[in-house]
Amino acid sequence: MKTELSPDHDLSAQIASAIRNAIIDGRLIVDERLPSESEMAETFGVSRPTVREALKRLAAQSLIRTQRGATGGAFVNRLQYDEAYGQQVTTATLLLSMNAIDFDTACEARYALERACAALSAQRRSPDHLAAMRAEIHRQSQPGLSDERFCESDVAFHRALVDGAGNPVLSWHLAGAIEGMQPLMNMITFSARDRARIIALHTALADALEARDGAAAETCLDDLCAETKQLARAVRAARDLRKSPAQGHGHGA
Amino acid sequence: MKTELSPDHDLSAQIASAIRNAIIDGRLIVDERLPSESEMAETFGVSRPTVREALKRLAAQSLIRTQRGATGGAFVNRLQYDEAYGQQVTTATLLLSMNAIDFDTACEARYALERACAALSAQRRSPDHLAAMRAEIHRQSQPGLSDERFCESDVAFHRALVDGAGNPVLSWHLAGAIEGMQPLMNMITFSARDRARIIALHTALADALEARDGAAAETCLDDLCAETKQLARAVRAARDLRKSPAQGHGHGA
DNA sequence: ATACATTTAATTGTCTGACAATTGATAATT
DNA sequence: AATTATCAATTGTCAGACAATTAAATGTAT
Repeated sequence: MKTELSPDHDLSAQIASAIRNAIIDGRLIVDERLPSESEMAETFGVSRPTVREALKRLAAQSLIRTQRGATGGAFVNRLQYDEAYGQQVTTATLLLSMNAIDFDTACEARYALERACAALSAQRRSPDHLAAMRAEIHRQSQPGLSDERFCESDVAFHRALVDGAGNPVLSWHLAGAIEGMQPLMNMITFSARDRARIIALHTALADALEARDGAAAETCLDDLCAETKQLARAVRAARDLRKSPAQGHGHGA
Repeated sequence: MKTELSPDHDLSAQIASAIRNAIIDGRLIVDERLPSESEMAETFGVSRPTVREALKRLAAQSLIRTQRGATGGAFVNRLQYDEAYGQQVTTATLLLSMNAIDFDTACEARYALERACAALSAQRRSPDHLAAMRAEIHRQSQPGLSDERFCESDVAFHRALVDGAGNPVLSWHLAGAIEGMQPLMNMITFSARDRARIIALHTALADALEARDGAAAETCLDDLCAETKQLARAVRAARDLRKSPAQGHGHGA
C-alpha cells in the first residue's frame, strides 16, 4: 500500500510523511479508511505505539480523523475551511510573535493584502456584509469598551470587509493576515482620540463599499495602515523611553 | 505549570491543547525546555505513551522540537519561515484540491493577492530579483520542456516577483496562494502558442518591474489571470466533452 | 596541567502485551 | 417485527522494559 521510507527521522515521522504524501498526491482519497493500527504496524514493521504517534501527527494537521468502535478507524479527512482557518491563524500568530518581525512589516503585509480585497468587496458585498460592518462600528463607539474588545471588533469589521469579496479562498488567506496580528494589536493602547480617528476611517470605508467605490476604499485602507503604524510607533517610543529615560543628550558623536 | 484540561477529546489532544495554549499566550517561551515525558506523565496523571502522542501532535505543527540524550527533551520551537512555508503550502494545496473549489475562484484569489505585491516589488526589487525572473523566462522558452517543468518555472518566476517586495510576511502569505495552485495548474496542457503568450506577459512583467512601473505590472497580472482562466476553461470543456460526447441535441424538454 | 579516552546518567525512541471504552453488526428473545 | 443482549473489531490507555543517543563527569596518559 505505501512505499519506502526515507531515513534521518524518527520512524513515526517517516510513516506520517509516507501517508501524508499518499494523501497529497491522491493515492488516498477523501473519506477513505486507512488500515487498522495493527495492520499498519505489521505493514511498516513497527509497533502499534509508533504507528499511533504517526497518526497523531497527521491528526494534528487535520489530514485524518479517527473513530472508535467496530467500523471505526482512521479516515482521510476533507480539510474544511473552519479547520484550515484555525491552523492559518495559529501559524500566522506564532510566525509574527516569535520572529521579532517589526510591526511595520507585518502591518504593510496585512494592509497590502486587504487592499487586494477591497475592490472585489466593493463590487460584490451584500447588504449583510455592510450591516455587519456598521454593527461593529457601532460597537467600537461604545464608551467603556476595553482595548481588547475594541481590537476584537476591529478584526470582525475587517473580516466582514474581506468576506464581502465573496471568495472563500481569499477569506482564508486573509484570516491569517488579519487575526494573526491581533496579539500585536493588543499591545497598543487606544486613546479616545485614536478610536475616533479609526472609527471615522471605518465609517468612510463602509460608505465607500456601500457606494461600490473600490478606489475610495483602498484610500481608506492606506490611511488606516498609516494610522496603525503611527500608533505602534508611539507605543514603541514610550517603551524605549521607559527603558532608558535619559538618552536624549547624545552619546554617539 | 499547566492548567485544567477540557473534556470531549482524547487525553493526548487535551494535553497537546493545554501546552499549545501555553505557548501561544507566552507562558512558555521560545527555546524553553518542557519537563521530561515521565514528569509530564505524572503531572497530568497519564501514561508516557499518551504524553508522547500529545508531543507528536505539537511537533507536527512545528511548535516543539525534541532532542535525545542527557540534556535532551522537548523545546519550544521558534517557528521559522522555511517550516511555516511548508505548512502553508500543504494546507493551501489540500484546501484547493479537496473542496472542489472552482478554478476561477482560486485563480482570482491568487492574482488579487499577487497584484498587492506588484506595486511594492516595482519599488523595491533588487537586480537579483530581476535576474531570477529573467532566468525563469529563459527556462520557460526552452523547447521540449515538460508541462510540469513549465509550471515549476512559472512558480519560481512568481515567487521571485513576490520576494521582490522585500516583505517576508508577504512572501509567506503568497507561498500558499501561488504554490498551492500548482496541482491545479498541472492539470493544464500548455500548447506552444499558450506558452508564447505567457512568456510574453512574463517579459512584460519583468520589464515593468525593471522600469519600476507598478501600474503596468498590475495590468500584466490582470492579463495573466484572464489568460490562465481561459486555459483552464479550455481544459474543462475538453474534459466535459469527453465525458458526454453527444449532448448537443437536447435531452431535457 | 592539558588532552584524550571511558564511564555514567538522563532522556527520548521503540517494543511488547495487556485491558478499557466505544460502536456497529449480529443473534436471541419477546 | 421490534426490542434487547451479545459479540467482535477498533481505537484509547496503561505499565514496564530495553535500545539509542548525548552531554557531562570521571579517569588516564602525555
